[in-house]
Amino acid sequence: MNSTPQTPLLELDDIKGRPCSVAGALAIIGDRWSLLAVREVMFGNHRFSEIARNTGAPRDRLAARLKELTEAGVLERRQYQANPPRSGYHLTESGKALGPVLQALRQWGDDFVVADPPMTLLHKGHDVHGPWRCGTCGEAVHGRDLRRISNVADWDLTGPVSAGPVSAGPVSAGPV
Amino acid sequence: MNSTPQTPLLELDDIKGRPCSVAGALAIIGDRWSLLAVREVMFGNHRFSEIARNTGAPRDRLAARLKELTEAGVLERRQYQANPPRSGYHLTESGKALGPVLQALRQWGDDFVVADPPMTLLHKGHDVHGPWRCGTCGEAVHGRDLRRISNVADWDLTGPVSAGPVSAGPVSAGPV
DNA sequence: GAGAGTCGGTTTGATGTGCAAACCTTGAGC
DNA sequence: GCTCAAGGTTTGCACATCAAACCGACTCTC
Repeated sequence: MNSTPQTPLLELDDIKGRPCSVAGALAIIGDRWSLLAVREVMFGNHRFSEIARNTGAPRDRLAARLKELTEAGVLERRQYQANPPRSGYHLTESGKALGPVLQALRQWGDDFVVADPPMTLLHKGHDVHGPWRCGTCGEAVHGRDLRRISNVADWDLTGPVSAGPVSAGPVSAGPV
Repeated sequence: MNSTPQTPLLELDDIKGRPCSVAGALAIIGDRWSLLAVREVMFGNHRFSEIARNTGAPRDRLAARLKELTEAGVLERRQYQANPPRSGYHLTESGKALGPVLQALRQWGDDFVVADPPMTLLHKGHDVHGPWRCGTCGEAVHGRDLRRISNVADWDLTGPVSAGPVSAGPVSAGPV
């Protein structure tokens, strides 16, 4: 969907444990408040006070997170008045691309955490809620149809491997 | 996809800020190590030591998280030997349903965090990587086709509302 | 049968992070 | 002047997190 960033935010070596883009993503947006802040900006709440009120985050933590997210290119600040200088936060392409992450979390929360969905997302009038669909073919994804292939030489699905050919390593069918 | 839990893990009142299943989901799996632990179990690494090695999590933190995830019904322990008693961790239905969350994070990480995807997921031989697709109709979701509807009386997309009819509140098209 | 290794944690003590509340600065409205 | 709003920053304290050592039950090797 999107191209690889020109300068990656993270090298694989920076990731402790398995080199994995899930871990990389969590290093950027995996704290307690970041995704909730992105959610609010996505809802059209661009101001610091709005984000603080709607997430419940402490103001100092929120200020730190918004700064980090801006530096990571997830959000950008836009000045909306000059005197006194006031800026709002807006989504970059990277931030907009967190929509599927928020929706996956929302669906899991609806299904396994809360009693009744507090919000409904409609796509062309119908609920987006449904099975995981393949980004290529659009069909519902079942675990038996999934295979995982490691692209790094020294890790396979079971963990670090001391040495071996680049394309080696077990390939698994998922439980999901 | 799944039915509402019999006894919800969380009441909406327990959620600080906006009552939202994203926040609910993050309250269960939104810490630094939980999703990485689930990832490892999904890869077939069921033992404490394997999960500790492959995530890089400190052992005490991991022990605490695995216990919480077990109590939340995301994982379950299964004894695989009696003497000394040894248990492995396995995914419940709830845990398996985190597949789309992990995949959404993986895709975002591939697109915006790391330089080259360290792992490829194949669905029937082709990459699952692709646009967000609607769970109902299977089409790619664009922001202009999305509407969000609050199902709670005292919050709309902008934030808390003092009073008003149940179905009121702005409805938005998303940026995503 | 003594010693080392495995496994799944728990304990320890130092360090870092998160929190609520108060405070600050610039300007607007009264 | 006084008060209020916005967008943070500072303060002081509590709690969470970390790396490393430790532990108990058992097996394996010599």
